[in-house]
Amino acid sequence: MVLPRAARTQRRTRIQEEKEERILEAALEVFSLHGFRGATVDQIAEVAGMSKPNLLYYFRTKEAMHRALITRVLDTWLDPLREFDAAGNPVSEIRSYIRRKLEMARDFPRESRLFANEVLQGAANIEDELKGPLKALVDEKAAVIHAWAKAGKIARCDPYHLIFSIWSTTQHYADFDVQVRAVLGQEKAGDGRFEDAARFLEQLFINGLQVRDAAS
Amino acid sequence: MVLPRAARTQRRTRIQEEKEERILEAALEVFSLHGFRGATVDQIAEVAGMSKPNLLYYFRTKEAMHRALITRVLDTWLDPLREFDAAGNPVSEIRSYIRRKLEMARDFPRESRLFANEVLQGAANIEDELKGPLKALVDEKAAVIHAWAKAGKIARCDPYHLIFSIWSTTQHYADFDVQVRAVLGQEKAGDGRFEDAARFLEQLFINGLQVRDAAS
DNA sequence: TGTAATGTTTACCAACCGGTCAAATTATCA
DNA sequence: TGATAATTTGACCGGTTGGTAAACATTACA
Repeated sequence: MVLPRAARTQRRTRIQEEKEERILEAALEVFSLHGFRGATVDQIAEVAGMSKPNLLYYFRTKEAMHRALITRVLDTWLDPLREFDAAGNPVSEIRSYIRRKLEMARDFPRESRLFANEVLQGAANIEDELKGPLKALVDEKAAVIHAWAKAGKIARCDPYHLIFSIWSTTQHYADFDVQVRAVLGQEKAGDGRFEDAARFLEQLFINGLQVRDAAS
Repeated sequence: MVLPRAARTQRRTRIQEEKEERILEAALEVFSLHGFRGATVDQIAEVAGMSKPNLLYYFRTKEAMHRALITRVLDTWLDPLREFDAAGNPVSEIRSYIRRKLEMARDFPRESRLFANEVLQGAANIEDELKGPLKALVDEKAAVIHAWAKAGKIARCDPYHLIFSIWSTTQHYADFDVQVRAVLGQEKAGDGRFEDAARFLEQLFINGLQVRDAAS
């Protein structure tokens, strides 16, 4: 009998795990490049190296596939922010947060583009995630930054916009990779731009957040 | 006789100008929200308030429409960078560049998203624009920044990554608007986030680019 | 006003879209 | 090994897609 995926309660087969893995990998490739509406199931099936009906045996709809992909990737994507440590040294915490985010942009650009596409196109499928878990996490870390500023360990600044600016500057190297390469003229080059970016961003943020003079 | 658009040599009719205007406006709305592949001609026609064949009378293909839109918008979009003045005061030039870019993110978010979508999805249609005019303009302004740094007017830094970071931080408020609002919890609010962002970014960049000590 | 060029609409098409179905194949395990 | 369940496939479906053909309406202008 053909059981609908949702109805399966037994533990997953080896084949199931392998195929679902291959499908999600292919889906990441295609969704991250074309967005949800622009991606086609045929295309994902081709990248995954299987027939469309076979793919739809594992994920019954395109949307189910997209949902599974988002949920799986979101956790990993937020890890760097979770590691942000209230007990640590402010400057080195911010520095290593920037470095981690930049490494993710370098090593997982498709994941970054997946979210970028999603948010850019209205984020209808992840709005709850944004307003729930994401907001909660940012609120928590913003409070930490605020406390640091109040204690005079870093310059007074809006912690939310600080986080936004770290997100945007680092993810820029994944999401706008084509533009960055075009401007730098490094089409065939390696990852030099990431090291340059790391140097620049650390300088900018560390320097920019240093306490200037004890005003008020 | 029905002349193909490309073959028309006479000056444009009043109707032509009006309709093409309406179409490009509608195309901006739809392309910026769904990307090229995700947008449909029917949708654009509906937003423009005309029938699909009527729309296709003015732009014979979806791609032609997209091209026309990109070319038209790109110029405006680069204006802030063009205004960047080598003769001016470095700090105030950078400050007002940030402000202008932020104003554009606030006032023309669709234009920003159009490019974001385009670049994100590989930029196949604007690769030449990026490697040509854009690169040339950035090279020029990077040289100016480099000269400022060499003269000790601002901190030594990689001018390309400085420009990237200004682009990314400011455009973030247009491209990732949904996320920004979700995190700030300002769904119904006005433009307060832009003023906060302006304050924060000016502080970050001005402070971050200030000459610290005369090393080397 | 007449008429030729321009503009608009209805009906339509082939290709592609997400998804289904039943038959065929393969894996599992008593 | 055999039977049962899991997997894979090719053929297919209704709806949507970008785009066309041709009849019809409107405008510009001599």
